[in-house]
Amino acid sequence: MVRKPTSKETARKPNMREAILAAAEELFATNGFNAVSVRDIAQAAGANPGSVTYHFKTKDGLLLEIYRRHCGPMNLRRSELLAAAKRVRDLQDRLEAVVRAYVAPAFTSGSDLAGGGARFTRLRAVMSAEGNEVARKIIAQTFDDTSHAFIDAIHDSLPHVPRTDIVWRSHFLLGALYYSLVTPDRVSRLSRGEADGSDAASAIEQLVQATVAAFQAPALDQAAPARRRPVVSKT
Amino acid sequence: MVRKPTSKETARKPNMREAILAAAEELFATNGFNAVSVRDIAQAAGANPGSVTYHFKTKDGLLLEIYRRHCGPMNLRRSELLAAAKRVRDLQDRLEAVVRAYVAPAFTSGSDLAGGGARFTRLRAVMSAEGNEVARKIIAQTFDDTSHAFIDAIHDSLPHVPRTDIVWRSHFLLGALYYSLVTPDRVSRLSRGEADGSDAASAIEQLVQATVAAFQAPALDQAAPARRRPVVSKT
DNA sequence: ATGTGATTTGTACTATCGTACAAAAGATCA
DNA sequence: TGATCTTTTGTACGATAGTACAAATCACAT
Repeated sequence: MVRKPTSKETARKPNMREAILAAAEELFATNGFNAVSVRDIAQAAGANPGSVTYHFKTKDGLLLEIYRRHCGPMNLRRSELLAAAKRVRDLQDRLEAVVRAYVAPAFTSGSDLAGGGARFTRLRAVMSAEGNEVARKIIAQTFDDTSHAFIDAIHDSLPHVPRTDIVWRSHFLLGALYYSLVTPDRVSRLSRGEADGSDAASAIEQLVQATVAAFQAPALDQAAPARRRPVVSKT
Repeated sequence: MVRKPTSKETARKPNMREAILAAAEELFATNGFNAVSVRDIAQAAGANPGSVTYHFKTKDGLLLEIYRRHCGPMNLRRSELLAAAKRVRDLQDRLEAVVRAYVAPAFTSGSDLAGGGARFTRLRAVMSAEGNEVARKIIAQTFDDTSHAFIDAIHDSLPHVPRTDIVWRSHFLLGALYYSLVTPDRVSRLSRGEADGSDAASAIEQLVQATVAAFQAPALDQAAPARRRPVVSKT
């Protein structure tokens, strides 16, 4: 009800609304929610502070709209990739495909915006760390279904690992994923320039490889009392 | 130069300063830096807002003092545990010991305060997510040495894995560690109550187990072109 | 051209922020 | 006890926060 594209062209506006959303997304993802003022956002978007109020009513409303904009497409993309991954026959390959289906959309585009996936994922990481109420509500009711679907798919590939362990390890995966987007420069620094933490392709491959191995680790119950067998040959 | 314990007893004050530090630590770690006001901290500590200014001059100064309080002891503890871990002969066991030496102090006490390790680690996670300037400076110059020491130790146990991969995987470890402390309830929720995300012992064991396996994953270079061998038996 | 609804601007209000500072209270020792 | 130093309190100030709202401007169908 906001736009009436009844003109000859359907979309050709400067679209201040979109500019504000993009600016807010970037600023929130970089500095956190409370560190960014509405005036900061307006200035970055080349808009007037009052314009933010007009389009989104409140600052929380702006954050809410950012989530609404991304959650659908990203979950859809993940579902598609997950469905494809589940059709892989080989168990080992299927596990990797499932993990990749979870990881890839978080780094690459998750919506119509170019490269918005990484930015939005970083935003989620920051909001999660800040304990933001608005974000927590949406996350729980939007991503838990997807998370369960992935956990089930992984469990199918690893029937001998208890579901509890799968949950822990998928939690670690998300944490690693978040952190890779939050402080990619740390990877560059610690590797003394040999690795580029900002390179999405590297991050995805490294994360998939490491996580698949983590999921394949022996179950915790049998590992503690019994002596676990070596998982990698020594040469 | 602040205290003069020349009395008969050396320490028996209500010590408002400590109360402020503890309250600030808790509030910052839960809500982020900018979401917490000096007045919030003072109220939680049962102190007067002016008292915070007196002891720490500025809000940044308060954060700085929290870091100063914890960094030393936690790094010391890690160094001790790392030194002990390096003496383990068996390569597999040594790797696990090294990882445990890195993980354990982050969850348990890292200083004189009871359970302060987890709280401080969570604080670091949140500050990292918010891109806090004060925190970033201290972190880089305080923890990078320790991180390098652990990376080297892990590399010694896994000579066939390139150092770059070790860096990535240790980065994932830290991310998983942070996230486990930031949103432990997510583990409880996704496991439908079967696991307790707040249980430090479980978190440590799960994290060590998963991370050791991740470190032991084949190197990325040789994994992509060549067909990797199965790491886990199918039954 | 003109009227109408959507959008943008400018400004103002109230609340709260970090911080400063003087006065009060408490502790310590000759 | 009285002098001196440390700590706590109370209050105030300027800056900035989120938001509201009327006026100005724009887009466009008639």
